[in-house]
Amino acid sequence: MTTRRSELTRQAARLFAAKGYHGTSIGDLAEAMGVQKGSLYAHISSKQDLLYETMAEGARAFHAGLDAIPDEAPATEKIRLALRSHLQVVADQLDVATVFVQEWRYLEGERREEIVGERRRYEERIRALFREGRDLGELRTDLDDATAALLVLSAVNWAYTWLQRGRDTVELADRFYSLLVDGMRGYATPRTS
Amino acid sequence: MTTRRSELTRQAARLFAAKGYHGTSIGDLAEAMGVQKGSLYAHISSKQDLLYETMAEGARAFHAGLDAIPDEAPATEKIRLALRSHLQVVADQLDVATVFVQEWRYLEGERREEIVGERRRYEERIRALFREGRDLGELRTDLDDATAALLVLSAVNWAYTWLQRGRDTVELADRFYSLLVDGMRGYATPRTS
DNA sequence: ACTGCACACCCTAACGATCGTTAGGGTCGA
DNA sequence: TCGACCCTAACGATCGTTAGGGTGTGCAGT
Repeated sequence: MTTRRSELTRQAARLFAAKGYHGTSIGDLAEAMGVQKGSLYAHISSKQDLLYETMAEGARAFHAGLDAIPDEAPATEKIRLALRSHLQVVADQLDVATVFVQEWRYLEGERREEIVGERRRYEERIRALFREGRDLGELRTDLDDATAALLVLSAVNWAYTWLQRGRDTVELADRFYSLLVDGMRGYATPRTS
Repeated sequence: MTTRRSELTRQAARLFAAKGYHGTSIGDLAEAMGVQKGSLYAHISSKQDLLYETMAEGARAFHAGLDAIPDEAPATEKIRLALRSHLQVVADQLDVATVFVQEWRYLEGERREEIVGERRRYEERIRALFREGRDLGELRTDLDDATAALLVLSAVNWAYTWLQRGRDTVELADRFYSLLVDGMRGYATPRTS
């Protein structure tokens, strides 16, 4: 059942992504719902609610992607899957991902701290993959895991600006993986599919 | 001579970076200038002016960085210098770079098209470096220059979120370069300083 | 040296519009 | 009869912008 409430959060994500949190008025949201603006307050208690829920959904989706990566896989394989997962989340929920990445600073109060914490936790999980890859000898021993994670996270955090639904996201993720792990100079080790 | 006008654009960049364009009011700007809000209109004719000027300054700075790269250098060296240059601009003009990267969509009218065009031109210049590197045999022959440029531009476009003045930006740029060109798996070819 | 005047700069006060939010009441199906 | 849903009407606040008037400083002409 698609409730009216969830439809509202969907529209909120869409408009916040397109015009920004401060650039989207309650009136805009009401118009998108085909309703008078006062009527929205039967569903929410403030505009901030909608921002928070979009952010929380983003955090959930990104973490869930990492959760699906098998523990026993080699670190480099985990990194490849993490890249796929992240880009897939962005492609599948472009609005949510866009808001998650660039509107978090408009969250207020402790909800903001909560989301910032989720972000940091996610980054730490990525960084751990590189640490693991280096310590297990899959990646070069002089690898700085902080710099490596920074590079990868930067790359994918920007993805919302150019990713489009329908493109082959998985293949793009693997291309990124190949460039990052094997480099642009040397030849890639051939991979299966 | 530091005019009152240029002080205003500086403050605008600072506030737009910190709170966003729509999150910054004319009143905020006036307060930062120690002045009544109506007084600002002796210097500008609209709030959009300030946004546009910040964006134009950003475009100018990024392009100027690339202009300083010698034509006769090897393509890989140009890429390294481009990375340095970009991160240096971000570090030196953090506010301007931040606004340039994330507030451009609030520009209206043809000024928006102008800035978007400058952005695209910049991206094309980066992409040309990878094309050159591949065609001249410095980079792997199967390199997709579009993907490579996307990866690098994504990485540096995110830089404003974590770069801090005072950090050794040049060294960080070179580390990124090493990871990207030599990869995370293989060993880097030793380089001079 | 004195005057006059342009100019940069700032003020107060208000404008119409729009903002997020609230109050109170109405309609409909389960 | 309850709950989900929507309405109209208004609230106080804040928004970007304008109008009109007031300083002071420095430079021109005499």
